[in-house]
Amino acid sequence: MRKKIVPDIVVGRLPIYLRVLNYLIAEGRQITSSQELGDRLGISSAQIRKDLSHFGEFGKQGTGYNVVFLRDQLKEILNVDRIWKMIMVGAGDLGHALANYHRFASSGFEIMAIFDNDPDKVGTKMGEQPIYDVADMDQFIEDNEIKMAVIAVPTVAARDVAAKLIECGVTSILNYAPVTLTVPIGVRVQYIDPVARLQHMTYYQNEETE
Amino acid sequence: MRKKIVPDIVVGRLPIYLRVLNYLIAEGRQITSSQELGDRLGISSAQIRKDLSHFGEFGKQGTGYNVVFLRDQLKEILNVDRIWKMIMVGAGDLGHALANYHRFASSGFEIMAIFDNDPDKVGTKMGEQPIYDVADMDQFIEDNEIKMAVIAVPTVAARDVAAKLIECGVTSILNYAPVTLTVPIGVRVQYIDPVARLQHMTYYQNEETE
DNA sequence: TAGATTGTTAATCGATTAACAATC
DNA sequence: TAGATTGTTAATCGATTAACAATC
Repeated sequence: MRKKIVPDIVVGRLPIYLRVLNYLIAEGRQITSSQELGDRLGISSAQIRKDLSHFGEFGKQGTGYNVVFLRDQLKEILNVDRIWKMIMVGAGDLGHALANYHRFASSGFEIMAIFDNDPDKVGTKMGEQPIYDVADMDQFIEDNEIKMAVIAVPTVAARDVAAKLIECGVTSILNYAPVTLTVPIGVRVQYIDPVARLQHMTYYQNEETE
Repeated sequence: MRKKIVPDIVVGRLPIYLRVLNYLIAEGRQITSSQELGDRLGISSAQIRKDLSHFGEFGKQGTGYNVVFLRDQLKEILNVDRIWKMIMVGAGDLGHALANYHRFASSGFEIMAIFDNDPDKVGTKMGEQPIYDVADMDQFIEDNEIKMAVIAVPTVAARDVAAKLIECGVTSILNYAPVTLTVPIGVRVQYIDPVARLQHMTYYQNEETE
C-alpha cells in the first residue's frame, strides 16, 4: 500500500476546509492561519494542523498558509481536481430537485443521466439530463465508466438499486433513501437523511422548556 | 441538571436505531436483538447495547428487545412523540424540493410556512405551504412558537438568516447552505452538504485505479 | 434446566488537545 | 532581531470493543 492510511474522520473534514478556503479566496485573501480557519469552523487550530499533517506540510512558520496553494493541494488530495461523471437513479420529486441542484456541476460532479422505471418518464428530460430506463443502466455505466451514483428512489427500492449499481462497477454511492445499505469492501456509501438530523436536534429541545 | 449527559455521537445514532425499528415493525416483527440491529446497521451489538444503556434498560436477557416498546421509548427520548412545527427560509429550487419532501410531515415535522424576500413569490404557495415575506418572519415565529427552522437560501444570505432566526427564538437549524454557522450555546445546527459527502468519497476513488 | 441475550465493567483503541521546538 | 505560527510529540480525553455475570 502506497498511501499511509488516514483516519476517515479526518478525510471527512477536508471538504469543509476546502469550502472555507474557497470563501477566503473569494474574499480576496492571500494568507490564512490554522487559528483563523479554526475560528471560522468552530474547531481548534491544533486539530486543523494535525489533520493537514497527515498529508504533508503546507504552511510556513510564522506566516500561515497560502490559501490558493492549500486549496489546490486539498483538491488534489480529495481527487476533486477533475470532473466526476455520475448517474442518478430515481426521477421522482427528490430526483427532480437534485437534477436542478447546480452545485453538483459547479463542484465538478456531473450527472450524466437519470434512470427510472416509469415508462411515462423514460425518454423525457429532467433539468438538463435525459431519463433512461433502468434496464439500460448497466450498459450506460460500463460505456461511460461511471464510478459514482446518487440514489433517489423510494426506500423499498434502494437496496436493489444499490446492488445493481455495485454489480455494474459503481464504487461510491450518495444515498438519499433512509435505509442503511450493506456493501462490499471497496464500495463507499454516504447518507443524506434530513429527518434523522432533525431528530438528532429535537433530543435537546426539551431541556430548554423544562 | 436533571439529565445525565449523553455523548452527542450516541444521540446521533438513535434516529438510525429508530429507523430500523420502524422497518422491523413494518415487517411484522415482535422481537429483535442487539445482534440483529447491529447486523442491519453495520455496527457492533456491543455498541448498540452500550448506547441504549445511557437511557435505561429496554431489553430482556435471553430474549432481546420488543420492537414496538423500544421504538416508542426512542421516540420519547428523542422528543419525536409529538409534532414539531417548523418554518423554512428560501423559496428557490431547493426550498421547492423540500416543500414537496413528504417525509418531513410523515415523521412529525410540519413546515408551517416558507419565507422569501422575492416579492414575486410572496403571497403564492409552494407545495402546501404559503410563502411569506421574510420581514414578517419574527412575528410568525413568535405567534407560532417555532423552535425549528430549515435554511434553504443562497450561501451569501445564510449567516444573516441564521442570526435572525436565532434572535427570534429558533434553537434548532437544519442548514442546507454550504457554510458553517457560528451560533450561541443552546442553539444547534445540522448541516446537509451533499457535495462535501461526494468529496469525502472521491478521496478513496484513486486507490482503485492506481 | 439449558440456551440465549442483556446490561455493565474493564481493557483497548483512537481522536483531540496542549505544549513547544523549529523556523519563517 | 522579535513576533508569529507551523508541524509534531506527548498527554489527555473519549469512544468502542470484548468479556462475562446476571437472568429471562
